[in-house]
Amino acid sequence: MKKLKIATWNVNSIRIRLNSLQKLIEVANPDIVCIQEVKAKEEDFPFDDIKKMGFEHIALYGQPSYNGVAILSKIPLQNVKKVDWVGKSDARHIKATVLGDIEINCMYMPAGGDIPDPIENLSFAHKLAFFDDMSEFFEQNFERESKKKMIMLGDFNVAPTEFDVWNHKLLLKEVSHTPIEMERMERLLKSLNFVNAVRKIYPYPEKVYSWWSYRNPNWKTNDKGRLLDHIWTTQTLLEDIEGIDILKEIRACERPSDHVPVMMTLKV
DNA sequence: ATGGCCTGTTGTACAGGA
Repeated sequence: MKKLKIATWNVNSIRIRLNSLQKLIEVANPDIVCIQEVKAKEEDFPFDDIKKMGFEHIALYGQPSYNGVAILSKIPLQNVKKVDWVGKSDARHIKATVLGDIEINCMYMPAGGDIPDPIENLSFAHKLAFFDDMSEFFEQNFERESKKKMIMLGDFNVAPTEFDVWNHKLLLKEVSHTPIEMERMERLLKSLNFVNAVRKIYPYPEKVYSWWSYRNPNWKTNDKGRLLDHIWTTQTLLEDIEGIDILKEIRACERPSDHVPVMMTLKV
């Protein structure tokens, strides 16, 4: 029995997070790291540095300044595909297959701006449309995909339950925790009957977070966090989910990302 | 309580993050 350790991490710029990536390798030694908010175009991506860290196989959907996703892997990646939703080519989804039949989908969902109103705020409308577009796709392909080994992970930019935020009542009107976003998230989860792997290991009502704002220097003691980064699998993989690690120590690195890596150990 | 910070940009203020 072998084990595959696969992490998701919003790095908020890969070029200034190489020391944090090295730290992640030291403390958790993942086989695959799916990163979001790469914030670099292909020619600026630090391929050499990352390959030297042991990730010889890299799938990148990059663009300047914003967004950008990549899969960093110690094992070969097959069928690499950049995927677009709602007609935008904005570097939010890349997928690849590992070990012959496990499809990994690295996602960076739209953040949605400040105002939780799709009429007043086009970014929020885009966020809702993005979730709907994905849900419709999976709903239409459910029969075909149901036996597929699929991992869907990334920065979903939604904290979907009261146990995924430090203060449910206060945040109900804040983008990432509004009821309309929770509904969209639930529809996507149901679209392929995904397993919430993090919550398999840390069941409700335990509070679990993966993001702490830069604006609170006392993030550790105040612990005003949100769980925005998620790992889902199809039901076929349910019994193979062995563990989840929330690598909170990475938030204490020098020049940290505001998100920490979330890692799943999978029996393969 | 509506501030507080971080990153990239043919930059030096602004957009976007959440």
